[in-house]
Amino acid sequence: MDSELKEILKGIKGNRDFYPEDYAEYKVIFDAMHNISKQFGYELYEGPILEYAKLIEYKSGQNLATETYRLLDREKRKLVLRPEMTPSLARLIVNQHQRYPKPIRWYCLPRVFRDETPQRGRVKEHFQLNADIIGVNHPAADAEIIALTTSIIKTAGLKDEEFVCVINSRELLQSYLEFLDIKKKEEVIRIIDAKGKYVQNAIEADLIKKGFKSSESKVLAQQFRTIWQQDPRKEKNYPDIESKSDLAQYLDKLMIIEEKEVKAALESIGLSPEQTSKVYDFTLIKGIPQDVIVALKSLEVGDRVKLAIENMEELLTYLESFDVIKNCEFDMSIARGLDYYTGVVYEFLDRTGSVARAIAGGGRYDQLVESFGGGKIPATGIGIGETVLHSILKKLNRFPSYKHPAEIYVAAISEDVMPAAAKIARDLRKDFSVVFNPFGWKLSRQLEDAGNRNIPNMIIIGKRDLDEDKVTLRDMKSGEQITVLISKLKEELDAKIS
RNA sequence: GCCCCGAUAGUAUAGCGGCUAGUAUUGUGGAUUGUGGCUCCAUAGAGGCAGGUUCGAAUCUUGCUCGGGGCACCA
Repeated sequence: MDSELKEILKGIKGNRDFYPEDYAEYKVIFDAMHNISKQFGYELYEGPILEYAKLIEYKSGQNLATETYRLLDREKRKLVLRPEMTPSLARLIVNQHQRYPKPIRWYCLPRVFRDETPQRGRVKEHFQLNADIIGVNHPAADAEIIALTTSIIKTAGLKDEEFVCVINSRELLQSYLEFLDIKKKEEVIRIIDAKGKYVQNAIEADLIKKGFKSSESKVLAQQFRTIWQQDPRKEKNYPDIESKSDLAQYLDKLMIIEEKEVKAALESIGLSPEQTSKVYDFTLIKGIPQDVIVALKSLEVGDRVKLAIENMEELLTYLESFDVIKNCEFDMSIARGLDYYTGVVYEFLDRTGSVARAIAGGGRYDQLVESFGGGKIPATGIGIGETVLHSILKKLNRFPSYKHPAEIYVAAISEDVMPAAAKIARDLRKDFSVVFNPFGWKLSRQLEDAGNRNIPNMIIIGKRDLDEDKVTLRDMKSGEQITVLISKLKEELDAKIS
């Protein structure tokens, strides 16, 4: 084979092929997304895969811009393959929102592209459900998006205890930092966001000191951090580290290590010891929403912070009404999207230990539309990628085994009954999924064919039966056969296929 | 962008310096003209790409490509 062609046939890195068996798995997720969005009364829209590069550059950060697929059209205009849907949605809204009564509830299942290195739960091209409520800044809108997402994740196959929605408020975080008179808010948020990493780095450094190889230390420290974060303070299944060294000691010390490292980082950017300690204590507040609200209320804070706390409390009441409170936690250390979001932010995390990445993430972005010149239009929304969810469900073995779509295989025994067989197939297709074999194959071969494809029922059409206006209906699994009048065929099949 | 592991027919694999590349399964055609999934026969199909070492490379080596995992980054 031509060598160049051979390379080409491998396909483009990080871009996927979906063979029917593969697609069937993704379809479970897609169906959940479409069905639940519809259940919630969201309207389907779509946009172009190509956008002007400037549309993305306007709002998304530099990093996103560099990892976007870029191309030029004939006029040498800079275009991109859309890396996310929100800019396109904002464009649609800016252009024509006056046509639509508010709030707008729209959803979309676009294929989006990012030219970045693939790893678990991340490829260069994926489907990402976007659901947004535009035109109200009511906390119930955020709660509804969370309820919608919860429902999609559960319908796709995860159980309540296998995922969690962690919620924070950028408003609250920022106003608290302001209350503490901290200027470098962005840097503080960045440090808080990377808390786990400080622990990991400390463990890694210590392992190297104890004589572990650098690459080994990295892996062990990573495992340790992951388990610890998913299951803090509980003693379970820590990796082999214990047998390899006296690392079991870390179990008790992780909280202390984290505190020490994070505080050092905070002080290194100029916070006073008092500020540092208040910020750190604040980030420790997390858990079930009711408890967090109580903890927040006991803090000594200013009016703006109080207002933000009240907003969180209001959100809580809607989460209760929508019956998703059991799936939610408040966590003051979640930062997300440094400059994009304006209010509540949330992300859905895996609790089964399968994938460290977020299943979905979203938040309130009240200024995005305005920044495109569209007037003050508040909005909140979520993006749910299909890859992380698929990867978790796959690991948990939740996908049903592949089934051929056809329920019925219509076999003609000889060429002379072909027209009659074709008519029967045509009629049956009004109610069923039907494979018709018009190729003049011998019956034995058609039986084998239907068997190979696991099609459960076969209708055998031959001259003998046909002379009496009958056909043979065979159950492929049991091998049982009956002859039925053509006029009774649908009735008979309805009973078998429910 | 960086680091680790990997790559042999569609799939799963064997060989690890002597290849005419083996096996299983799948595909195609047939044995079997109204009853399959068994069996038998025939047939098709492979060392990711490019270079180096060597008398000789699937095997050793370098770069690239693709796949898996991680870092950084990010939704």
